[in-house]
Amino acid sequence: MKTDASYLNGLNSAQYEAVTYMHGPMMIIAGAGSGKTRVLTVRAAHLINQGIDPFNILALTFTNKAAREMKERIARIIGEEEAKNIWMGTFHSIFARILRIESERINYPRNFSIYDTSDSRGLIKDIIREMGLDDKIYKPGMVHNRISSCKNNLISPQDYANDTELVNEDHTSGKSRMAEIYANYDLRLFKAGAMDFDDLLFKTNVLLRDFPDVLHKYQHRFMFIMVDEYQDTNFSQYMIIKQLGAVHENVCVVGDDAQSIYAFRGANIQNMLNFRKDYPEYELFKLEQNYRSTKTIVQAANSIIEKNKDRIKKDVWTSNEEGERIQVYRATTDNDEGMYVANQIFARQRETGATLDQFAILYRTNAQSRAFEEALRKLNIPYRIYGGTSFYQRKEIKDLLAYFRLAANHHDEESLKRIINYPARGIGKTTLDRIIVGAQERGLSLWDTLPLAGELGAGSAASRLQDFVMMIRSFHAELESRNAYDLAHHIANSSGLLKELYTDRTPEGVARYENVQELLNGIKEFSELENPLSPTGLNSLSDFLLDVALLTDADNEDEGEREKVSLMTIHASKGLEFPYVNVVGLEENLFPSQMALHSREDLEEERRLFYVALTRAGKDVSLSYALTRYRWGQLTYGEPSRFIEEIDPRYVQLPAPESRTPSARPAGGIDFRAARTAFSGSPQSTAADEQKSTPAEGPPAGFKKVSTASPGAAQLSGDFARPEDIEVGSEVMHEKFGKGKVTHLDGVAPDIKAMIFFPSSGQKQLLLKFARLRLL
DNA sequence: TGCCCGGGTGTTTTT
DNA sequence: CACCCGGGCA
Repeated sequence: MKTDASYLNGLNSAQYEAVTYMHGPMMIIAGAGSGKTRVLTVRAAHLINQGIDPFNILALTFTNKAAREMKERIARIIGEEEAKNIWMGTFHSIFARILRIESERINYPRNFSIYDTSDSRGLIKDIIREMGLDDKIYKPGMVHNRISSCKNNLISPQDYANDTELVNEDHTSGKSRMAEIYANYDLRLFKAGAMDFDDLLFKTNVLLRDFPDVLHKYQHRFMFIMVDEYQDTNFSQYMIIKQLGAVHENVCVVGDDAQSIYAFRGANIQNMLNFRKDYPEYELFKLEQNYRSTKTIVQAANSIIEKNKDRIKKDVWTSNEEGERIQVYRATTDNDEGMYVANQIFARQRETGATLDQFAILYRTNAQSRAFEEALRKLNIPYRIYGGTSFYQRKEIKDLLAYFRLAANHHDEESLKRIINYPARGIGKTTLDRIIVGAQERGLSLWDTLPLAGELGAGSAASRLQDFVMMIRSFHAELESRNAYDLAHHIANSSGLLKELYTDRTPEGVARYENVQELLNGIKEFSELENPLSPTGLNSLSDFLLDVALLTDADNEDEGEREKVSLMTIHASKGLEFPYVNVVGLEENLFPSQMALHSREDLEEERRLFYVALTRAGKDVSLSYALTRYRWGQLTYGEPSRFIEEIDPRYVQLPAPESRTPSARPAGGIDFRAARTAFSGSPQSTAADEQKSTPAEGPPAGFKKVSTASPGAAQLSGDFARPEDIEVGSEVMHEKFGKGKVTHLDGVAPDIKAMIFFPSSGQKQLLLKFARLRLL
């Protein structure tokens, strides 16, 4: 033993057993909040302390962020020098790295491109068009999903075409050319030297399957394998682990079947059951003591998950305090729900002195965030939204990355199409179309077709095309040798992209410019990290590309983002914890989603999702639902989610009955039909009832229920400023954008337009007669 | 070639 | 409602 083993102190006995069991296959079933991360990190540290070389440890996590945090924690135990050598990351990032090393085996360029979802969809769309098919029948998104699930189940295009069941399915659904699309898509990816997300796993399987020496090499390198969130692995990932672990069988998987929430993208709880079959001698460990939540939360969550048939039995318990009952709030509208939650957070923060980063609002779909954003903004409560459009999905970022990608891999078709005429350089649609057709006819990549412009009838663009080619080649020449930041900056400049953005002086344009600067700063940081595999010893720009393709929003934890309320989907909250959690939108057809009502399996996944939501919380969970909500622009009526009733009543505080016709209310349940008629028939009585049902704590002072009136009705219209009262310099308040200042006025009455700067959302141009502003 | 407008369409969840 | 796409026009 190299150092003292004090890190083992403070583990409970189940944790201790799991940490110190070193050899042989093992599965850790870890209940929510049971110290799973701690077990994993201490176990890794323990292995190293017992003399295992960190290079021989492979640890696969669900997100890059989880990997980073785990590495930091291991470093704290055994020191950074050792910790940094562990192979730790997501399946995608680890195997992208290995595929890069082994690329020539599968005839891919070393700097293969990684297509993100929108690249994949774009390519599929092109293929559908080229095949003369109707993209209303073959919707690119759906086609992509189907292909994706094939790849995750290791079904190649050939397998697909030979699979009568799949082919028949397509036939009955009127999509008989699906197999062909898949084959074309795969071929085009290959020609472009590109892999999509699923390929990173698929091709790894191919590599390990077809090249025994490669398999052998990695089997011996990864003597110890750990897999986190095992319940969310798909078949393709399962097969990778199975192959890599076959020699040493030191495979440690950690998961919780109750938290499996990614079946929709191919995750398979069956992997946990298969584990027993593959390794009959495996050792099972169960972590059942929850350290995170109150008894109420733990027991409420247990009472929910018991309703599922597919589950591995376990008994999660806690010695924490009892805690408060779970409050359920019935909101009249989605906006009312937003205000209620924002006010509750405001009040609670005052009462408890908790900081804002201890609060989270969790919802089923991203589209629900709006009402909460508005309400929080009204109360000046800072918040942060996870998910949504990621930084890396922004146009200006994708544009610059496309230059990098094309420099690294000239055959990257999606990148080439994106930037060949951006900034505008006189290579128009006609020219590009001719090139695309020419490439198709000759079976060449777009890049290889560019010099043939003359024979394709695009001769007039020939010299501009040549300039473009020369430029990209010059970038390529410096890819590995030049400092990543310098080169990135050089590309941003000489491509004309920075200049293009700089000339746009609108606030949006300025923001885009700043985003690009931010990306460049990120590259600077990255370029200062050591990388032994790179010729310069530091990370190159192509290393950056490999990394950036697999980054998500969640990985961008800015340090300045503390002290904000977190808003995210329940999926995004996996693995996180917050003392105070609001789970919102608990309505039938929303949560559970209407897509999930058709089968028991789907419904059970929704229930697990609810289980995940509840168990994120430490001190308190509050639930809410709205009687009416705008969905795709239309007012819809909702009923309370069945999940509310499924919680053992001992742990919940339901809202007071709302209806004045108690006879209509079935015992024990929450009746909704009465509420609906009351709401739509008689707004007055609803308002009265609504006050009655306000929870005991009551809203904090200053809380005005502005949104209880029937939606769409003009509210407080007398309060709005008249256009003639607004002048340059006026401070105004806008319903949506918050506080702002008028910077210009334009036009003549009654069509006066005002430029207003809103600190929260930037510069906006508004027509005063419509803008419903308040003067401050 | 680029902008503006109208229509159509879409909501699960994401590495 | 909000976004995206395509068509038409300057």
